[in-house]
Amino acid sequence: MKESAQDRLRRYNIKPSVQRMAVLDYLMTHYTHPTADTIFNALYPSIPTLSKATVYNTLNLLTEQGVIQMITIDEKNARFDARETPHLHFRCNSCGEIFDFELPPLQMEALKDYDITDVQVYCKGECPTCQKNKHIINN
Amino acid sequence: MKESAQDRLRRYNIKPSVQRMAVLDYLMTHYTHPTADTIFNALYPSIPTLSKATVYNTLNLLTEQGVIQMITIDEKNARFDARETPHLHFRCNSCGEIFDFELPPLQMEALKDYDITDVQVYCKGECPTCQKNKHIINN
DNA sequence: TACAAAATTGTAATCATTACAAATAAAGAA
DNA sequence: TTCTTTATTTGTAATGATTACAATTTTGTA
Repeated sequence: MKESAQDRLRRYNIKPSVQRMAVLDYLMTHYTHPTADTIFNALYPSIPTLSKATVYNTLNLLTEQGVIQMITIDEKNARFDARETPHLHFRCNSCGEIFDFELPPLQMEALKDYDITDVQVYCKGECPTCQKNKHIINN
Repeated sequence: MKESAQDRLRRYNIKPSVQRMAVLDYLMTHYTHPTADTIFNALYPSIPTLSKATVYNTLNLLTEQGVIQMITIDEKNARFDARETPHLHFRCNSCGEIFDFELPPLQMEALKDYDITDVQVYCKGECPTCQKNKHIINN
């Protein structure tokens, strides 16, 4: 049985308001690394009073508390990820899609005196599909 | 004998204009992960006709051509790094400083079909100095 | 010297994100 | 319940890094 957004918020001692549950639930059911704007547009129809400021507030709160991750692999805007298992991100420079991969264990003795709360691994390049389609003229 | 900014530009087949040499030279003599703004302010006194647009143009060109790396560990603004050896970045959430560390080799068989042109590893947390200073009241 | 291409410049525009004050909702006490 | 306090949400204006773009300058070459 999968944990609900509400339970996850409770686990982090965050009051589960309607808005917070909606944002987190969206991330827990869409592992597509959405932007704040994408989340807002997805939730707006069902919560017509929702404000974009609330989406930003919530995403920042969840990121600060470690409930979700903010991903800065895209220079244009932040993306968000509710996955709890360590993983790395690959972004295709052609199609822009972001792929998840298992994260190989990192040995970092050099950082033993550093209190590490977050590790992000970003790979960039071209995905197999775009490599194959290279000969096709893209507009 | 260390390679000059001019030679490095030539190595990448980029025309070594005064502005480009100045930007790259700054990065090759200041491994401090500066922002575009920091670079502009540092160069402006000696090149009074320099435009901030040129700094951005140059940084984008150098990043696209793989001469330097753009680092997005700081959510606010991009930082730039001319180091050529693989390394990881640690950002202290208290003092904001960015530290370089040797990058342990990453085994990524899962990505063998992906054409990887860039790998970035970002660690965030608290540096030893800030850990020690925790008891001091910060304003 | 003259022409074409490339690079630089200044400034306006963009646009994601934040600031902030007002409005609303929730929680607690009496 | 009703009053009071606190937390959350909302709408909108402001911020600020980055980009767009047209004009200007520089460079390369004939």
